[in-house]
Amino acid sequence: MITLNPSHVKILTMPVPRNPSSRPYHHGDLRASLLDAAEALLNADAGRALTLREVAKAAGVSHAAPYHHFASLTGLLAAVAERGFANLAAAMEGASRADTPRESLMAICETYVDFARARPARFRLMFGPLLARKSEFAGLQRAAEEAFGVLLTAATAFAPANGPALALTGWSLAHGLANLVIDGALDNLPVQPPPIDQLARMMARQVLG
Amino acid sequence: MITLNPSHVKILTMPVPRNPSSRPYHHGDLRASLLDAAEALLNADAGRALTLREVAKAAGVSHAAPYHHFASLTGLLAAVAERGFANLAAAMEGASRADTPRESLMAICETYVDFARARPARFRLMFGPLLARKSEFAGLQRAAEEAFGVLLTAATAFAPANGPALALTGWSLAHGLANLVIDGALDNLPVQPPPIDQLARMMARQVLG
DNA sequence: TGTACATCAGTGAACGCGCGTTCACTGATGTAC
DNA sequence: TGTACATCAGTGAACGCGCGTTCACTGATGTAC
Repeated sequence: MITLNPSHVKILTMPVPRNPSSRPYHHGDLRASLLDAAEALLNADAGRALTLREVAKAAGVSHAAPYHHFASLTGLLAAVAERGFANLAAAMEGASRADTPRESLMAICETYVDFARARPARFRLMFGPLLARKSEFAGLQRAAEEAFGVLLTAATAFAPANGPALALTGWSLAHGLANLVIDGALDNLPVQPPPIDQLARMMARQVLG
Repeated sequence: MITLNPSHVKILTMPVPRNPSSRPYHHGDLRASLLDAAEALLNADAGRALTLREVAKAAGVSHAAPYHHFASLTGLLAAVAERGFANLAAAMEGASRADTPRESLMAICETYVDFARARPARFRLMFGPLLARKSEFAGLQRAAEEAFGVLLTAATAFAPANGPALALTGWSLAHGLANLVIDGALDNLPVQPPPIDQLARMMARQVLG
């Protein structure tokens, strides 16, 4: 037997939240929901530039609501980029746990390119105009450094005297390939390139000897 | 002694053109002027996205005028990108005339990165969303292929059995470094990188042995 | 050479649109007593 | 436990803005005769 007191009735007559997975009013964690929504939008349409209004709409709130959690659209985008770098660092960290330093470096390069290919729009955002302003966004700066740190550690393990130079070369190689692939630069080329998912390792091999 | 007939007077009393270097009415070569104006804008502010209206304004014409020369903003941007690839191909071609194939490849990489650093906004436009649609823009497609062709030729001269793979590696390397540099990814790094204008050669050396 | 006329390449007003941001507001939540 | 009240986190209307594109137009240019 269930008895209803007035507060229960009140709950039952509350307006249905727009997004069923979120609480109706004081949202709980709208900040995280907004970041999720932004990533989902990036994921759904690689060509689109994110707008505050569509992110809010996708999160099921009015377009003014985000301003309680982010100072501006730029702040929101910086938070998305920060999360992206944290994800990238984690993926690279996982790849770096290989048997040999050489294999670690190759796996990191492969992971980097896979990361970009899996979510091109997020990757572009991470390396977009915000990155040049990373000093304004401490978390973004920290996350980006952490990702580079994984590569630097692996490069130093392979070539103790030459870690930084090798890390920069590996980063350039992976970053260039990632961008060329997601931007379609390698499509319709006069030469037939090897399968894209083998390119990163092939190139890393060329550098590591 | 100069005599003025009525048509001279008419010329003299014409409204002053907004852009002194262009003819006042039937413009002569508004198409080229628009491309020049677009490049000047890209050059002046690397962060800005080009708009049809500001390009037209910079060229000294009304914002409807470009539609007599380009089907849309996209068409104009594609023409700018095409010119960019033509310039890049010419610069790489010049660099490739070195004494040895090895030196040619290193000079091409260096030139590529310098090209991006000199005009980052134009470089970003060239590899922006338009590139994935290059099949819609024959000129753009052709110019991009020509640039790659220069690199491919040099790579084949160095490694006859392995030209395409080496060209792709070199392209990735130069492209990645170029992007990292112009996007500010290498600023405030935990390691002190070598001077940027030496990086391209250093890295090419690492690949070529 | 002059004239009539079609075509070309501009103009400026107008269209509808979506944007980031601000604002006064309101209802839910948390806290002190 | 109940009550008063400050604070928090939403809402929806409104702001001004610049955008790409269209349109009817107009004056210059080029051509046929």
